[in-house]
Amino acid sequence: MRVLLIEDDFETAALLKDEIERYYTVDVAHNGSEGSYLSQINDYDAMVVDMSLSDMSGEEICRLTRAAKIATPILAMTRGHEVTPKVSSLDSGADDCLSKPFSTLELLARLRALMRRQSRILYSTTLQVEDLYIDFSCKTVSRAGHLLTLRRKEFDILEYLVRNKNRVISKEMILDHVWEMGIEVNSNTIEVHIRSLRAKIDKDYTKKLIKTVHNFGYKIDA
Amino acid sequence: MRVLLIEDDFETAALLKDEIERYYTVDVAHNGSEGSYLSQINDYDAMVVDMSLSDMSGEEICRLTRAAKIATPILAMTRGHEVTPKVSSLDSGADDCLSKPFSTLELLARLRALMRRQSRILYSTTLQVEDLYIDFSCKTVSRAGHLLTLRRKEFDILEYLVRNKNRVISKEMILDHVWEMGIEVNSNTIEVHIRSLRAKIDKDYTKKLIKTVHNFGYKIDA
DNA sequence: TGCTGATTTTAAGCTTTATTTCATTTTCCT
DNA sequence: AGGAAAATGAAATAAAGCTTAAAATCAGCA
Repeated sequence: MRVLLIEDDFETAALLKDEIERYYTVDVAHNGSEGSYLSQINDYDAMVVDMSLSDMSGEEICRLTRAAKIATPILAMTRGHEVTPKVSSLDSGADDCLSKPFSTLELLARLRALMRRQSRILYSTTLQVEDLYIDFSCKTVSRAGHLLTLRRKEFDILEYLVRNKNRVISKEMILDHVWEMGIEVNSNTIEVHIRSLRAKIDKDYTKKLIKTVHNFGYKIDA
Repeated sequence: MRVLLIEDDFETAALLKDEIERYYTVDVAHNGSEGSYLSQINDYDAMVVDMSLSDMSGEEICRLTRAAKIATPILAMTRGHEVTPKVSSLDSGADDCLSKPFSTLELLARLRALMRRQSRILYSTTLQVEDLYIDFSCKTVSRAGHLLTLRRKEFDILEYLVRNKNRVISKEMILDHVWEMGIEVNSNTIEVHIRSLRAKIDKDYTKKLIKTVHNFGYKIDA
């Protein structure tokens, strides 16, 4: 799960990041335009947005995000306990709203709730390509009827490739999506994960699902 | 099982909370707007709502909840024995109605009934996996015919896992369902509870019910 | 209110499993 | 053929989970 945090106060941002990071992968933007940009180029599972930023209002970020047809749940942070900012943030497209000061516990609880609500609608419990099935509720994968046990990274990479079947996915993209932003692993790491994935889902079958596109990345054909 | 109690009289709220807490996890809201808000943010198995709140009528809460397409069963508490408040609460979306004063036994009985009615399969009074039987009404568990004594947290975790058998349940999810909102415990706490649960239900049997799915959570297979 | 036993949580060390890196070989493309 | 990219196998590192004991908290009762 990846969360985008938009907060221009550096100290608060660092604090919140630490907290959220204990459960999810976090990217931080220290101003509205950077945040808005990140929200459009990356695929987040939730956003936590300070409503009182200096360069752009939080409401504007919400509106821009929704205008771009991005349904990522947004948790708005407002100041004080008045009703007006709450209403205006919800009106501009936020899904939930939290007034400062708040406990990080509450923040995390609401984030969890938001993502839970979202996932129920967005994700079906299974995905399929050819004779390969991914079951998210069981966290299992089967090929030709045989159940396979994947490790976490293998599972995440496979899910990403399958969701983007017929498209070439570069190693950078895999890194961006599956690993936390800013984490440094050499590109061979992904090659190694792909190898172990292949050993499980492709080794015993003539029809290979994961194709290497030299110089570009990997691809799964439907 | 998580129940939301909305009651603005602090003393009554504390009393009812204690009672309900003996069987379920309880969140309390001391006014209508907070309650309505929580009902939309969290995923409760039932709500107990005082119809005569100061800031917002109970009927309004029911209507708001239903308008948000939330089907959580609502038990309305009305004052006195007149028919009008009963009718109006049921009309606004409550599923059952209880007039004050009432015995806590009756409250609990009705709560059980409501949750059971919600889905016959999901909320029946007993559940079974392999040779393990759980009886919710008397909070007992038996394996291979032997009665076991589980502690509260063990029971709640087991219940949650069994209700979701065949699905992998993350520690996060367990935390969300078994602990009340705003409580922070580290993930090791769950590992410890799982361990004591296993000592009771799995230790003496070859067929282990609770499986660890590394990096994803725990699972009980049917 | 303070005591007692039971339950729940935390902490620390240990075990198992997953992930990353490294050194090397193979494959691909011009 | 030669250089870059990808694949491979093994080893090193890191993370997740388990276990045990001890500390903290809670509930019931004098």
